[in-house]
Amino acid sequence: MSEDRSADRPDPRSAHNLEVLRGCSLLSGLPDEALREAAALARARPFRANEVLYARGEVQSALSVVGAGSVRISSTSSDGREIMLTLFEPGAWFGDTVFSPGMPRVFGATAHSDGELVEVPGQAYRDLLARYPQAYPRTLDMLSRRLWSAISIIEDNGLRDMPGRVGRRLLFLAQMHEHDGQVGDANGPVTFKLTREHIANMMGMTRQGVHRVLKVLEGEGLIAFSYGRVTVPDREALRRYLEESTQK
Amino acid sequence: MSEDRSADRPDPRSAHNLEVLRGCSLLSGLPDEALREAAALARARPFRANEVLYARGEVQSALSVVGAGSVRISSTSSDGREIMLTLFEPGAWFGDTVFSPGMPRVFGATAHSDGELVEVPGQAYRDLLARYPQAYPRTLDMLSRRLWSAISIIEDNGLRDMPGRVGRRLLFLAQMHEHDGQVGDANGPVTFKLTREHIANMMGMTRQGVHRVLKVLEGEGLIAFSYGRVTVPDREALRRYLEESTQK
DNA sequence: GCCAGACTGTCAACGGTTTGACACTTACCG
DNA sequence: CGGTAAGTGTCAAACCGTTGACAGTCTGGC
Repeated sequence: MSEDRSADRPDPRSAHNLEVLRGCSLLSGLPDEALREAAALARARPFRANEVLYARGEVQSALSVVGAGSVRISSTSSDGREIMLTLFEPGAWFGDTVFSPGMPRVFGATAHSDGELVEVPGQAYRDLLARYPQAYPRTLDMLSRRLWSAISIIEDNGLRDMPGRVGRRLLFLAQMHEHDGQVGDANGPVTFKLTREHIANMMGMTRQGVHRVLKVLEGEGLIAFSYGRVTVPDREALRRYLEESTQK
Repeated sequence: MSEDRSADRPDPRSAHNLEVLRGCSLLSGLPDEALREAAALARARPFRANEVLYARGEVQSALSVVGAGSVRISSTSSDGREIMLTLFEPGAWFGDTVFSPGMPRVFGATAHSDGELVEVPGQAYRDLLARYPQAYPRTLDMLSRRLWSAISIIEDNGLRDMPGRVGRRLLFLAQMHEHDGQVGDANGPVTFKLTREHIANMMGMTRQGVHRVLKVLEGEGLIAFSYGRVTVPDREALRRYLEESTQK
């Protein structure tokens, strides 16, 4: 491995980082020159499936952008029960504690498949923002949307019955999937590699309970599922279904 | 009503607004001159108990700061079930959609008592931030902490049993109460005017269920309650209780 | 002070979810 | 290409919180 770093010739790894950072909605408010700086400061971090990337409670804060593969955001209780918040795919970012240095991470991150993270050190990222303040509004917007999502989940968990909750969460994942630039495809089918247990952990229910619910939704033609996989064939149909009917 | 506005003599109402805005943690990153501008642009809005301040789904966005009284943040489902997210007291702010103009509010706001809001129009607030960019980091921090809180609630709802959930939420309210400047009192008792039903709506349970849980917590000496009132006598004790024990 | 309305305690019956257990299927790795 | 670990379908029993109903209690406003 040859080390070739000159001030005016970009590091090839940095070029790759740049590629990834460019695909991240959080950073899209920064001008390209700023992204290039970020890429130079960033560090690529490959990972293998099931590797623990960050533990719940860690204080160190970096901004992580998923470059490849997928990452599970989850938290484990003292008695081993696990709750999963969401699944991030390429283009997504996490590590919101960059904005509140010193706060511990509420949820941990685990590799859901093989892949790679591109990480910008927290301080470097904050400095960069300070030097390109025009990026702030976009940053606030992204953060506020994430808050919006979290609150929606709270609402769903409190107001909807099990099929409603599962449906909503799947729809939500499908929308994120689209938004983070996986597809331009307007309303094509989306498949997730999630086991019944993963879904159970997302909803705070059991494997068996999820099974029953999935069968209901499948009966309505709203989803399909097979070994370790769930697919939403038509997001629009699912959305409509979830809007009608009182759903408890 | 005499109109007396000159450029160099502050409007008395504006002086009152300023007072309120100064007490708001979200705005504490802005220099005082900026706060004075904000106060001039702000509008005081008195309210009576149970008045609907904002409905779920509204798009118009302003930054609201509670000047007096308390405000319930909640959402109602089509079949009348209600879910309450939190209770805001003087010094607290809401209307996070200021940061994402065009997004509908997920939750509505209802007056929990008589009181008053001080509202800064969304555009004016955003313009102000742009002119005083040094306030951005603090703003991001506040927003990110709120996200942190929302995620904590999701975690609690998924991982903890009923007493655990209720306890955590009460502790959380008590901490906010302290933080928003009600008391400097390190660990004094805090009382909330919440009916069993309000609590039930926060937790997604029933009035009767809440009753049972409160009795358990009371038995442990962690809370006390009477007609329409719950009090946490010792936050530290409650926190310790919630940390030990596997809690489901 | 008094009264109407809001809030509360309590109980039995009901119902949906979990628990626990077991046999079966699928995917992955050597 | 076969073996093993992970994932899955299914069932009955147990559990826990809800439903529904009613009488009792508190409070604020007149």
